[in-house]
Amino acid sequence: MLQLYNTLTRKKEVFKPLKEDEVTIYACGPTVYNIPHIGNYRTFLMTDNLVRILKYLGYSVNLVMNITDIDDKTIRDSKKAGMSLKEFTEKYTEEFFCGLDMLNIKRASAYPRATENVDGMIELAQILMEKGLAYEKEGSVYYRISAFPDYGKLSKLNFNSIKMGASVDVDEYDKDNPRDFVLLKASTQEEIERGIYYESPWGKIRPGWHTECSVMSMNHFGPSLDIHTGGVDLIFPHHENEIAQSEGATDKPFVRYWIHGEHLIVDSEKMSKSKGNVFTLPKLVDKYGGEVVRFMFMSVHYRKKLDFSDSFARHAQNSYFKLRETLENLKFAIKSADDNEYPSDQEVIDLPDNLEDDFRNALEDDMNIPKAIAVYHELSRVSNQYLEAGRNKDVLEKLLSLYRKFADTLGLFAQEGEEVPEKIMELVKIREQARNERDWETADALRDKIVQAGFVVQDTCEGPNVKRQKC
RNA sequence: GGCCGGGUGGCAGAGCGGUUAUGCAACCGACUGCAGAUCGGUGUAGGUGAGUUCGACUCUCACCCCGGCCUCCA
Repeated sequence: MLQLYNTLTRKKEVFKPLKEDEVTIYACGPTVYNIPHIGNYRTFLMTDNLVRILKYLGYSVNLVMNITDIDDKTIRDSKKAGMSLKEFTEKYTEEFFCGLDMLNIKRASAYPRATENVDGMIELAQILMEKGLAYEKEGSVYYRISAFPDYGKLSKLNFNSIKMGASVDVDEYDKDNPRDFVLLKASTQEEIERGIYYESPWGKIRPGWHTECSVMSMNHFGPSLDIHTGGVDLIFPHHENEIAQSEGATDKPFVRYWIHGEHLIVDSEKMSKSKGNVFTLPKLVDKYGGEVVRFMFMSVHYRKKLDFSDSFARHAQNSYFKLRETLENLKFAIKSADDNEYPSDQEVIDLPDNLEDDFRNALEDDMNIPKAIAVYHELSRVSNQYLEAGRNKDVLEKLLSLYRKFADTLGLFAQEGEEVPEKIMELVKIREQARNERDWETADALRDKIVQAGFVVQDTCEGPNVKRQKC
């Protein structure tokens, strides 16, 4: 039974999808105005893990993630770059997808763009206007939060305590209430000159940020969906506003489970340009490898802050290598497996089932991946223990099959099965000969050569185990 | 001020009212031509003060400390 922590109730709840067998998820995606930093990717990875876990538990999943390709920053920075908005955002959309691949994140079923959904946003504004939940002022359309009694239910912020009239008047000429947010923003002269505008009943506009998510999720899933994900900083105001827009328009519950990922910080500090500690993914992936970064991110529960540092990364890397090494060892051993019986067969044969129970229980407990990884390490140890003495084919296959299942569920060890080149195998063969002749000098020289070619050779009683070098 | 988190061994990070988390690092041992991989073992914990209990890291209360959100932000 999967339990998820729902921000709406601030409790772990048993997860039950609307439709028996298909889970609908909407994930807040990137604003494509620069290369996403590693914190962004931590959140995207959280959603990927959620999808993988749901699939592991037997659900089919329909994930939609938006691409925000029009907002203040994209407009501002495209100009700075001397590019059209479209050119500019396409470039960074590509960057975004590259990053997903580096982390082995599965593609969503759709990535709707804000600019492709402006009609829907205008329609939504009209509906809200008709219902008295929105108003026009100076060519912009605003949401009237005072007309939506549930406003604040997600963020638990209390807006009644704001004294109307006292602290409110800063931009009164602009909005009725400073907390009111913009649905459609009147185009500026500059935007019009650059062709970045849309015609609406209220004149030339461009969409406000919050509006796109309501429209796109309802386009794909109708008024209600199962899960909506994003980073904690989106709880307010973004997701609060989505609720106001969607539920205000449809009078139906919008999202059933709100899942929010905690932030990644660096050396105990928030990432910020002024501190110069903003890391981008390609940089990290170069240094540690994509799967290591993925593994590192997964080694902290999604609702806890992840304090990134070099030593943290190195520890994660070692831990990752250990798991990968065991997989290699299993694969190697299975080549020489037999049908003989070994003393520990009976003892080992049932362990995988128990470990899988532990693994599933961990994941079902609000996606406790750190715990699941601990179970994975147990499987690793059990496997290695068996390899010390046993070679029974059935036992080894059972261990290996569970090992791969864990790997797939966690999105690890995806690029398996790289064949060792013929040339390297030649060297290994010659080295074996030298070793048989106890010619250690030649053997060691050959080993150095193999290492220089990027491979490692480990001598075992079943013969040499050749593998690609770590990282 | 309001709302929410959190404080576990050298580091990272889990579960649990009483029995080893797990990994990394360290140390010892085994295996090995050497190496690698691996196995076995060892040590180091639970912010502070009370309370509940036969027994609390785990429950209750108070306090201290740290962080986040309340403005754009994954």
